[in-house]
Parts: sequence; C-alpha cells; structure tokens
Amino acid sequence: MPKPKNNIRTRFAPSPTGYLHIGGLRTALYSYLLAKKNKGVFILRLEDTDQERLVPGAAEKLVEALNNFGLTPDEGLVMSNDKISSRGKYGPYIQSEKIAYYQKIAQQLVTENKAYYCFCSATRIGELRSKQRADKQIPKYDGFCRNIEPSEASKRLKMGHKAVIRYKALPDTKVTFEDKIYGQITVKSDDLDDFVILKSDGFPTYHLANVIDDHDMKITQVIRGEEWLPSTPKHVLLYQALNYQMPEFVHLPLLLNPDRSKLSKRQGDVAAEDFLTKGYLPQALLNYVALLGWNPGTEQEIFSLSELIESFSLEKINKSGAIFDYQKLDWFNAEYIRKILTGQGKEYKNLVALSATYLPQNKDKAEAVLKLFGSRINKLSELTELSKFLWQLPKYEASKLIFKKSTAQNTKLGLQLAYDALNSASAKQWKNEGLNKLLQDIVAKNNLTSGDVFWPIRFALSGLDKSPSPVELLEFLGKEESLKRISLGIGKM
RNA sequence: GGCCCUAUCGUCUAAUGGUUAGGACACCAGGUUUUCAUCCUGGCAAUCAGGGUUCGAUUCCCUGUAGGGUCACCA
Repeated sequence: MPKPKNNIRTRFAPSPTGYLHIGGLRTALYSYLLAKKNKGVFILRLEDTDQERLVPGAAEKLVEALNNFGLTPDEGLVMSNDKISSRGKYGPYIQSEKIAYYQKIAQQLVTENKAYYCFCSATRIGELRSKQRADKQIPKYDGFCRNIEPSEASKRLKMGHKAVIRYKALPDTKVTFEDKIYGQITVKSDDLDDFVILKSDGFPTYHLANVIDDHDMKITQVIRGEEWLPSTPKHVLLYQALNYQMPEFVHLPLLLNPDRSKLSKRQGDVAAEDFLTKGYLPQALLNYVALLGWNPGTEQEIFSLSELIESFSLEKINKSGAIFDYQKLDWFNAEYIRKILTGQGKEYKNLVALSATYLPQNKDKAEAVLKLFGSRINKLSELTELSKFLWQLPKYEASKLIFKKSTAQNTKLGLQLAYDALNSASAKQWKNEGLNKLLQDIVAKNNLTSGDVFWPIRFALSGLDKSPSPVELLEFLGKEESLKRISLGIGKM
C-alpha cells in the first residue's frame, strides 16, 4: 500500500495580541483552505514567547474569532464547553508551555558550536547599533562574544551573568531557499546577523520556537505574511543546523493601507472583530479577503467557504500587495445581505438575529425592518439610523408633501382620499397587494397621478426624501399609526 | 543606507510573444419606480520609463524609476 503522497499539515500561529488582525484572518484562511483542499490538517498554535506583551484572554479571543469565520482548527487550540483546550498529539500548542524544550535545543546548538552564549548588555548592543548607524553601517552584532571559550562561558553563567544564545552564522556562504510564491531567494550569509535564538529570560525568540514547533508539528507548508520573507534565511539556517526537514515556504503578499503601506491600526480597523461589530457578515468579509491576493481563475466573485476550498490553489496567489478597499467590501456585504434575504433558512434567521443587535429598543421588529431596508444597506449597523423615523413621528415642512410634478390641491385631495380609503380598509386588505390596489384605484378613479397620492403618503409616513415605498411603510406601521401620520399630514396642508 | 520583494484602469484583478488588453468595485449617463435602494442598459478608465531579444513585447532580459517589506533579547 503506497502512503498518501500529500499529507498536508498547515498551521496558523499568531501571537496573542488580543484580537485577530485582518491580515491574519487571510493567512489563516489560506492555510485552512490549503489543508482542506488536500484533506489535510489545519492547526492553531499560539506563539506567546514575549513575556512583556502578554495579553490576558488573547488565546480565547483568537479561537473564538476563528470560529466566527468557520475556520475551526482540526488540531491545536480549540474551544470546548466555552473553555480553551488543546487537541492533538504534537503539543503543547502554546509555546510558553514548552520553554524547557526550546532551551534544551538551544543548548544543544551551543554544544555543537553552532551557537554561543552572548553576555553583552542591552546597553552595549544599543550603543553599538547607534554607532553603526551614525557611521552609515548596517546595524549588526559585532561578534564580541563569539569566541568566548565554553569553560569561560559556563563560569560566567554560574556566577549568574545574564546571557542570550546567538546563532553562529558562517561567513562567506549563501543561503538559498524556494518560496512557493516568490520563487528562489538567495541571501549572502554576511547579510545575516548572529541572531538571538534564546533570550536572557530563557524564552526562545520567534525564529527558534517557530522552527522547532513547525518541525515538531510536522507542518508541511509554512504559510505567513511577506514581512517574514527577509528572516526566512535565518529559519533555513536553523532547519539545517537542527537537521530538520525543510517545509515548503509560502509567503503571502501584504494587505495594504490606501497609501500602500502595510495595513495598520493607524489608518482604520484591522481587528476582524471590529468589522463584525460594525455589521459586516463573517462570510462577506472572508469572501472579500480571500480575493485579495488570490483569484480563482474564473470570473466568479461570490464564494462560500466550501466553494473556496474547492477553487483554492497556491498557484493563483499573486506577488504584489493589495490595498484593502472598504468600498468593495461594502459591496460584498450588501450582496450577501440581499442574497440571504431571499432565503428563509438558517442564514436568514441568523441575519435577523444579528440585525436585532442594532435595534436594541425594537429587537422584535428586526425582521420587518430588515425587509424594509435590506436592499438599502451595506452593513447592518446602518439599520439603526435608517429606521429611526419608524419609532417616532416625523417632522417636516408641509411643502415637502407636494411631489415636484404635483400641486397643493391635488396633494391634499390625494391624501384625503387615501385617508378615507385606508380608514375603511379591512385588516385583510392591509397587505402589500391590497394596499397597492387601494392606492392605485384612487389614482385611477380620480384622474390623479401616482405622484399626487403615493408621494405625499410616503412623505407623511416617513418625513424623508428617501424611504421605502408607501405601501411597505403602511404595512410596517399598521393602520392606527399610519392613519395618525396621514391625518397629521393633512392637517399641515 | 544594506538586503529582499513588487509594478496592468482610482481599487481588486484576468489574459497573451500577435486580443478592439477582459471582468468586478467605485464613478458617470440612461431606463424602470411616487422618492430612495434594488434591477436593467450603456460609458469613462490601465500594461511605470528607457534600452535590448524578436518579424512582432504589455508579456522574455537588462538598467532606471517608483512603491513596499525588513534590518530587536517583538512577532
């Protein structure tokens, strides 16, 4: 029996910042898609090796955020019974729980003379760097501790001197690796620093922990943002030094601000959760973000998650960064809202429930409000403002009741006739078709135009230049409230 | 500044060694409608520049230019 050729294992390995970055969402999505496409495994791991930047509850938030988008990990950090837990046999999936192991490996590299203890203080390093900068040199560690004898080093460690472990990069060699997106990349080792792999607090740096974990978790594709491309040679060096099998590197083009810089907090929202609270649907956001830097090779734009899995391929990812365009996102969101509104299933119920959160005083009316404004909004949060006039009597100038092609006389007549007709309308008639016929009849039988009847009623009901149709409003407001508003209108004439 | 990456409408993108360079968003105009939105029709708009290679280059190569990323005991 031949073994399955591609036992794909991908991972999303964020650091716990307290929120899911929109770029991270896309990285997670692509990782998820590649795994699912190949019947592989998608893993969530937490890279929390920076003790100074610990954010409480960050792991939970991350798992939840991913769940919101349907990107549930097969392995690693998962939610069960509202609590975070680990699943899988390659853990720990939280790096801070694995410190001793990283230390052991770092020390092993020292033993093998592939790394060394460095006792330089932060002050010395800082001064070195500023001097180098002043001299227009590349800031780089000068190798001061490179040749300290092992016996000397252990003596100083025993005396309690603080030290980091640095990787010993060999001079005059080249590091070459193949990136699935960017192709072959070669860097001279002289351009590489003797980089730190273990910090003086005993925690590993990203470079070390990431390489060890990806190896331990048998990751086959390292998928991450392009900002990691310059440090990948360091990782390649570590893979070689540790005799690990190299994974495939897949660096994704960056998501950009409108000014083409890396997408940042400064210039708008970057937390996926913020988009959700603003009334973007997770499906829409995911769909939009999927198409930033990747295309299906067809002209299809609307994709469900399963359709994305179906169509996804690494080959269709492009190399240049993509500006995050809110207008296009709005369009996607509007498309999803409109599409969901035509159905009646689970998605529809969900949408109604979501809408209710934007109508805190009138939650029970969410479905009707959605029906009224669904085709008029880009995001659900707009419901709050748009629906305001439904809950309070409109204020407006009498002249506004008159349609531009109409007269005061006809308007007043139209309103009055409509009032009478509506007043005697039965409950059964108080529905879209019935109401429409009723108003049409008034127009036809009294030699009036639509503008003489429909416009003033709509205006009397809404007090707005732009609103849903009078029939829709009548239906929503009900007989009593509608008649009240119309008679107030007549009173103004 | 060193290193690395990138370059098609304003934006996201498709395509090709020979095309009227396609689509979507946005924008504009028209139609439908009582208004708005939806919907329909149409329009505007791009291969960064200069050299090669070639019968022919937007596509391949080089240089330039522009933009970005990165140069931490952060990830």
